[in-house]
Amino acid sequence: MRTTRQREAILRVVRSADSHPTADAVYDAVRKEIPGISLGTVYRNLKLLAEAGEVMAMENAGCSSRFDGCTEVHHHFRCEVCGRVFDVADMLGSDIDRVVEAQTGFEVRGHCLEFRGVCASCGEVSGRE
Amino acid sequence: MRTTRQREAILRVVRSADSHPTADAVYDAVRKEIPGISLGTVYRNLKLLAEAGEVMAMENAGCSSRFDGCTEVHHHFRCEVCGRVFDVADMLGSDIDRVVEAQTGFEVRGHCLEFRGVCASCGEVSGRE
DNA sequence: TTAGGTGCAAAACCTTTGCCATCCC
DNA sequence: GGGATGGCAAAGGTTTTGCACCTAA
Repeated sequence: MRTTRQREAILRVVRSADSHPTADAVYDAVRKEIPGISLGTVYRNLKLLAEAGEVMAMENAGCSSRFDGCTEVHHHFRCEVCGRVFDVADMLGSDIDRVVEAQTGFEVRGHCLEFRGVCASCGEVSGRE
Repeated sequence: MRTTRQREAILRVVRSADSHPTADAVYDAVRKEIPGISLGTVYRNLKLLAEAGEVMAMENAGCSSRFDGCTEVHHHFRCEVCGRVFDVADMLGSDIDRVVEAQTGFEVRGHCLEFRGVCASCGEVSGRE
């Protein structure tokens, strides 16, 4: 991966941001330094940097919202191969929310936990991934 | 909330789905029963049903992807009021992945955990929410 | 009767992509 | 020099919205 002025600036912005900026926020910040940069470049580089492990993409898991008929507390497992989502029984309870409240001082109302990996049928097919 | 043919069908589809359908998948399924239903109606109803607690929306947290300069394992806290995202130190380790592997038989590669609630500054302001 | 819901289509977003010029190595 | 990268603008996909008509209560 080549080093360009744009890429360096984008990386610097994301690294130094106290918040967790959206692509658009990164764009705004970088434009202060490189007014002519384009939004497309920001997207391209964020993607590349995330793939290279230089920054982390907070996953919206790459796809559109999904809905779940089960309103009980439970978690999800998303297959990275086929994209399907499976339910996983809760095993944390709300104790963990209290832990985070103590740690942050914020009012914690809940959490969601998503596992990712390869589901049984995709594991069989590829076998060696 | 009024009971309409469309709304009933949408609820039934989401409730009985084994998967976690996207809005579009719900649209497809409902159209088998009500060919004339519109995608807009599906979106509207999914949103209403989620607000009413009848179904669950798997959160993409209602906004665009965010990026994080910290590549260490950690979790997030999202303030439901201001939308800001804060880091939370990891307290689970990867043991939990092993638990889910045993439970599901799937290959678990990782997880992400997001807490939601009200952050300190928003809590101060409203005080009584 | 009438407030709320529907269908339709356009608009609003967010993100990706194609193309050509430009720049790093 | 040559391939990777950037700028620009158009396209793509998802979700929302305005409006006129319809329907459950």
